[in-house]
Parts: sequence; C-alpha cells; structure tokens
Amino acid sequence: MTAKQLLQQHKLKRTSCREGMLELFLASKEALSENELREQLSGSYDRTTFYRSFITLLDAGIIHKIVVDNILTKYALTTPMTREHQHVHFFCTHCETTKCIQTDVEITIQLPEGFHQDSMDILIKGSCNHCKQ
Amino acid sequence: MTAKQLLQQHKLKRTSCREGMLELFLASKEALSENELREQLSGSYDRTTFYRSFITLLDAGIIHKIVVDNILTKYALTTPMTREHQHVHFFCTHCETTKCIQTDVEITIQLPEGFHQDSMDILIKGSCNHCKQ
DNA sequence: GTTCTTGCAAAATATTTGCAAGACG
DNA sequence: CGTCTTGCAAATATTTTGCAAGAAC
Repeated sequence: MTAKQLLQQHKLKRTSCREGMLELFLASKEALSENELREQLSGSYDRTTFYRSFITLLDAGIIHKIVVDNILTKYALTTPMTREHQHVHFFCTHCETTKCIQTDVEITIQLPEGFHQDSMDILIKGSCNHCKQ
Repeated sequence: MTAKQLLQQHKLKRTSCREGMLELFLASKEALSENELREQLSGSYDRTTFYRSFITLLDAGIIHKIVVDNILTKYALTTPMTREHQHVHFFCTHCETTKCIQTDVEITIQLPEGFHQDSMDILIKGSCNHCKQ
C-alpha cells in the first residue's frame, strides 16, 4: 500500500503534504508527532496545514491519534491490527517512543450498572528495548 | 478523612484554596475539571493558583490526573482502589462525566521482547447511566 | 472551471514563570 | 519571623479560524 493508493482509496486529493506525511507513516514502525513529521519533511509546510491534514487523515480513518497525558500527541497508521476495538499503545517514558502493540487477548472490564462501552484505550508506560535499565 | 486531615497528613500548608478543592473532591463521586472546581468555588482563586495547587496535590499523591485525548483534563482523589498500578477510567462521550472504575481482574498484556511495563492506564469511552440511549 | 487545500495572520486556549505582597505555622 | 503560597502580568505552546491565492481533478 502506497501513500498515493491510500489517498485515492479514500477519495482524498493527492497533495504533497498528505503524501509526504503518509510516506513517513508507512516507513515508520512507531507513532510520529507533528514535530517529527515537520523535521523529516524539512519544514516544508505550515503548521496549520499539518493540523488540517491530520484532521483529514483522522476523519478518513487512515491514521489514529495517541495522546499521552497532556505531554505529547502522536499519530500512527490505522492498520487492520489497530482497527480493532481494543487498542494498546506503549509509551517509553525515557525516549518517548510510542507504538501500537498487538494483542490477541480480549480484555473485558465490568462496568457499573447502566454504563455502556463504545471503545477502550489502553496505554502502557515503561521503558522500551533501547532504554531498558 | 477530611480535607484538613489530608493536608496535614502530607505536611502541606492548609490554605483555603487547597482545602476547598479537596472538599469538592471528597464530596464528588466523579473526577472534576479545573473549570468545575472554579465554578463551585465561585471563582475565588486565580487560575495560576489552581494549576499550582494541582501540582502540589498531584506530587503528594492525594489526587491523580485523567486526560481524555486532548479535549479534557480532570482530577480525582487517589484512593486505595485507584492507587493500583492498573487504573481504569470511564469517560461518557455525551456528558463528559469521568470516573474511576473499580476492577479486580488483573490485566496482563504481552509486550515485545525487551520492553518493560511501569504502569497501565485504561480509558473506556461510552455512555454513562444518565446518557444511555 | 469548480472545488478543495494551502499559507498567512490572528484569535482562542491551556499552561508556565517571575516577582512582589500576603498567609501559614 | 521565616517559608511557602497567592495574584497579577506576561511568556510559551498548542490548536483553531477567516480569507485570499493556488493546486487538484
């Protein structure tokens, strides 16, 4: 799957900003922040454009957003694996690497009477393989 | 446990802002936002004071912070139940009510080789008992 | 050529910091 | 009275909006 195909598949205009962002997402094993994208695209685009592109790609479901406390916002491709209801993210508290974790176990939490669950976000914080102590 | 006791126990000065905040937390079954606290304390304190009081109470471990995406930040008392490594919050996408959910089930997620878990935050989104459709 | 996207400027929002005045113990 | 806390002003950061020029199809 290429950036071009992803955009066409979702009937989105193929602009260089969107295509550049998607290429970076496709090449990365980890979630990326706005700043990381900006650096790698050599600051070619305005911040406003990034924000609007994020919204477009989020709405299309091509990427999803990962927010860690209020510290950090990252984005990652939505793959079949991450499209699931149940979605686990790992955040390294040392290097801030953030990634989607595959899980086969079905997690169920008993809610109080009258509460209804739509989705569940799970964030695990710790040290990644490069930062292990 | 009273607000006064909580502050003394943690060797914190007993100021009216801290005490007022803690009284609201003690009386509430749900997490509260800065705005909710401000309204209920009739805007008696500066925003800066709230932020600094949050930091003080967070550092002391008296309260904890719940961030929902980037939309909303709430705070709730840290009770023995919520002091656990594993922490479940419920967020109602209609009325934005946010609360800590008790769970006895121990959730374990297999991390990739070399990754180490310190903590896990679980956020369940859905409708609360008042907003159920 | 019509519609959607971009860049710029500016506004809105959330949060942090410095400093002098004031409250707590 | 010494130390910690508050309020104000201002800085910083993030995100949103309006509008005219430009690109995509």
